[in-house]
Amino acid sequence: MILSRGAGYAVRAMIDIATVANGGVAITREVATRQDIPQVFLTKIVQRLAKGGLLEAHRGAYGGVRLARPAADINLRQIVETIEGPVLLNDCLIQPGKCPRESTCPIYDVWLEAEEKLLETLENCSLAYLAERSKELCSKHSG
Amino acid sequence: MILSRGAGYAVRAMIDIATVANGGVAITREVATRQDIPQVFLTKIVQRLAKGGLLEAHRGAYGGVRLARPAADINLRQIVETIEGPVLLNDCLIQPGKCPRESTCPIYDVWLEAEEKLLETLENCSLAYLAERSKELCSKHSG
DNA sequence: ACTAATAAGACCTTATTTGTCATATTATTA
DNA sequence: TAATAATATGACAAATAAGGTCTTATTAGT
Ligand code: SF4
Ligand code: SF4
Repeated sequence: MILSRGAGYAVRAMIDIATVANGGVAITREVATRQDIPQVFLTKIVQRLAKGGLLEAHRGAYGGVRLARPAADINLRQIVETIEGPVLLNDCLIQPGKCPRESTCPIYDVWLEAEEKLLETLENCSLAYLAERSKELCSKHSG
Repeated sequence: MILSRGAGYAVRAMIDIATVANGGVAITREVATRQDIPQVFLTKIVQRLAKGGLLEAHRGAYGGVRLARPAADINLRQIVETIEGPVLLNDCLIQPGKCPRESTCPIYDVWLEAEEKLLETLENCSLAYLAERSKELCSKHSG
């Protein structure tokens, strides 16, 4: 499997925060309960998301986390890469010149293209869309 | 990184076999030397490729491995999946219904689309193309 | 029989992921 | 200032997977 569990948790948490506490503050522990994510693990993920500039965290009473920017300005690629680091199909895509075979390697370009297609799809998916769609699906499912 | 080293070795080995021993038989140990792949590890990879129906292996003196079908009928996705198993962006893509949240999950479709784009690119890349391109690049580089 | 090759599987080492625990820090409120 | 409610941080542990080695069996040609 390509994505780590942490990345999946991160996306679900971001959607939860965007959906439930629209513009407001969410409490990590409650997100964990709602989304059925191991609590302490989620705090780690939230920390990374905060460090990565996707969330703002405030400590102390009445603290919590909120989106650092509008949901429309956050996309799936950003969330995934904040948790996983750069998504690379193969080593050589980190930096040209790393692999000694590169100049005669017929695969390099194919990896590159495949990776670009993948990332493009994730990039075109905004958190705003996901949150909206989540609401739709939930109301359809319960109604 | 998404691809395991084994998958990269597998692709390079397949190109080597397709290029050097066109239609004929290649010896695993020599492939390993040429491609700078740990020998014993490559035998494992070759075994998996043979089990997966991409290579034919013949034991005994004057044995070796050869492509089980024409290089044009082998594509990059097949090679990668023979080594890695199915390439899945997320757990839930293995079998619909596995994740209890699926019916209200807004992400499922996005994972699916991203995965399809990735696999499509690999599918469109045949071993014949890779072998051809490899020859081109090598002669260009040495000439 | 001898030799050259793959097949198979046990095994080991290391790295990563997933997760827990304990403790520190910060901000609010009374 | 003390109590409380929240995140921050870092050490740690367990589970899993990746990368690689070693040994032995099997097969086929000479
Ligand atoms: S051999 Fe080609 S695909 Fe493999 S690491 Fe080097 S450049 Fe990349
Ligand atoms: S929550 Fe959605 S994306 Fe995550 S495993 Fe379930 S269906 Fe898949």
